[in-house]
Amino acid sequence: MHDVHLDTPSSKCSVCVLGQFCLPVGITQSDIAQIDLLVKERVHLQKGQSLYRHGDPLQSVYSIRYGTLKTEHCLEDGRQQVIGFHLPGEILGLDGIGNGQYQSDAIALEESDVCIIGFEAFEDLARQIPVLQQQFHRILSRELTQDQRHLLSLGSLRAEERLAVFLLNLSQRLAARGYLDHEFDLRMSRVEMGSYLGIQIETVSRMLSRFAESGLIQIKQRHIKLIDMDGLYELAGIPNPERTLEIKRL
Amino acid sequence: MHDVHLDTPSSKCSVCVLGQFCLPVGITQSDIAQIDLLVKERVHLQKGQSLYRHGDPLQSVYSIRYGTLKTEHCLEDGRQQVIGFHLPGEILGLDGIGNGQYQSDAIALEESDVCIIGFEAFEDLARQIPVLQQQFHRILSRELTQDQRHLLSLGSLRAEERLAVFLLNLSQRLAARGYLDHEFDLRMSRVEMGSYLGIQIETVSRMLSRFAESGLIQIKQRHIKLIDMDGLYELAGIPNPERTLEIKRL
DNA sequence: CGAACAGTTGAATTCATTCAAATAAAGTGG
DNA sequence: CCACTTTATTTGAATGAATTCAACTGTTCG
Repeated sequence: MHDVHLDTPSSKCSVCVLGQFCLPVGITQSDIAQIDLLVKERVHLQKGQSLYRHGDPLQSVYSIRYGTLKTEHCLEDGRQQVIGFHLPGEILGLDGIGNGQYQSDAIALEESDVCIIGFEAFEDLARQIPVLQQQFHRILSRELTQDQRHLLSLGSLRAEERLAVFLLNLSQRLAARGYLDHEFDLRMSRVEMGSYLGIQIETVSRMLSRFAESGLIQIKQRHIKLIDMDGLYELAGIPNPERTLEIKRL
Repeated sequence: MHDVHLDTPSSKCSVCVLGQFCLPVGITQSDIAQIDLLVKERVHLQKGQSLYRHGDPLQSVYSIRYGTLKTEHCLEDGRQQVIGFHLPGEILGLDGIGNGQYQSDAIALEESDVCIIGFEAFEDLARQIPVLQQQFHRILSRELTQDQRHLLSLGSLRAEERLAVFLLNLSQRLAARGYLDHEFDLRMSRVEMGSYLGIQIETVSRMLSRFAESGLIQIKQRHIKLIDMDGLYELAGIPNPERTLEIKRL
């Protein structure tokens, strides 16, 4: 079913450097031991390999430990669209809970490590550890909010604005994980960016060139530097959160 | 906080005609009694009144008993977009779980009745009734899938296709609730439709006129008849599920 | 009845797409 | 390691779908 290679966990969730994403805070030692037991195995994915495909029966949800994945939905007529890009600490496979089958394909954009969380056992444990249940609900709900922001972008913004929003969102998420946030490698192709943003790759390319020309960014292949954050935030139509402190000081 | 009018429940969830949506199947009598206790009150909304606003602290989620509501998100710069239209049996307010504040506005499109479900008590009860917890997770997950389909529509379809998909989706949801599904009243304005579909109202109007001209629909104000279902499904790029049986027979 | 609002239709404009071609990078096999 | 194919990306020019601007019609409501 999966074109993947299974590992047994070499290190536990309780020592996972990404624990702040995977696990709720304020949980006891014995709780953690139980949660560790949930993650029976881990998968190592090569670039292009799929974690699951739409229609596969839901057995697990997944937590990204290292790497980047995309999820995409497809239409009956063969057209398909990238719905999300996923970074370490994010949970995948949640769209399979609704009717027991994943509704999307999840594909690695680079070599990645993913923890497998048996869903039935997880639901059982969540019942016993209230804070885990709450955290799970929060994760599902935030996922909703994410998608709704994406809807707003596709429905109301011009290509240029969508791209700016996308770059800034990516930057913020990298920052939250302790990665460099003003200079990084785009793990997705222009085709995948365009698909995610609802625009053609030629437009993606043109907009990136335009951003570079205006001094907002520097881009060389998939390596990007965000130069003028204020300019980007202005383009995206949102206030620059990095300046929150300064604003409050005024 | 809410510009609403509170009622005490005159009839219980256990006798709610919409129970198949509100409540999981396969639940015991005593479970039902407990669930009844969750719904402490009900709100009656006039057209245009809001059930909650973004930023309001989450205390409850809501189940629509009668009527239609829209949810919308807004951008910092004032632009806003309709994210969803909601029919009886659907749960609202789920986007507030993530960080304790609703992320959207929910506004009645017509006179509506909504059940208030205290969220904390609900989470507690869900822990005690596994099937209720499971049902809740399914609802959240389906919500995700819904939004992702919407994303696909905004990102990959032309205006005409989006409108066809929208009309068919509405029709299916009405059918699932036992309403007339080939002839009904649109509860939303052209502006709201356009906002939801990511197109201008002039385009909505033009496309509707075009559909009528081609004999796909009949429309007079907000009253619509779907005439040529096959044609609409073809436009939407999806197979007509009403013909599933016939296809299987071939 | 008249004002305000909602919806339709036409014409001009624009943003993004499509088509086409060039360039750059990555992979392949000798 | 190099020539060569394949894939990814960029850029230009022509086209097109949807928007914007504008005018008009139909509804609703005080």
